[in-house]
Amino acid sequence: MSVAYWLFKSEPSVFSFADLMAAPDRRTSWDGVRNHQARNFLRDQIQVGDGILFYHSNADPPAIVGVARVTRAGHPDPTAFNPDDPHFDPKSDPARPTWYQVEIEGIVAIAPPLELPRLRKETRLEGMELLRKGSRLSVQPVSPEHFEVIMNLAGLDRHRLGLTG
DNA sequence: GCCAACGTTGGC
DNA sequence: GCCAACGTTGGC
Repeated sequence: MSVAYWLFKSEPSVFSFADLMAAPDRRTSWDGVRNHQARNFLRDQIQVGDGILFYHSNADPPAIVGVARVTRAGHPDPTAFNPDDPHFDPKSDPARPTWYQVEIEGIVAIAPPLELPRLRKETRLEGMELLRKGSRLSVQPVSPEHFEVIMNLAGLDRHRLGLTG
């Protein structure tokens, strides 16, 4: 089984990596994504066992703060059908769901966090989507090479984390 | 708080 | 289908 890698952005004031680690089974449904490109990854590509870099956006400083794994592949996001939910989408039809979510499980915090300015200095990360000017994609693929560089910077071993390709 | 970059909406 | 207006993201 081959493992792919992803980066998920979250604003820590909304849902932080600490929130994930404090959740039951350290798991959460990654719901509320309302961008079609990100949705396509959630629906079509992200598989159980894939590795995730957890990134804090709108933080000071922005940083990669933890590692997680995928525990359930893409399935319809129920918040899209709930009129009381802030992510409700009246145009989404339960018979043909527009929006999808995956379930993820926190593995380990990255301490100290890998701050954005540090990442920008790392020439081996050139071309990484996160570092592209104007990049706003909240669910984005990470190449195995870039994932490995980040694991090294974090002092982590992806094999020991069960993220074995 | 500012604003560049980007996505979405809606008139035409 | 074009594109101006508008809203959001997210670094700084």
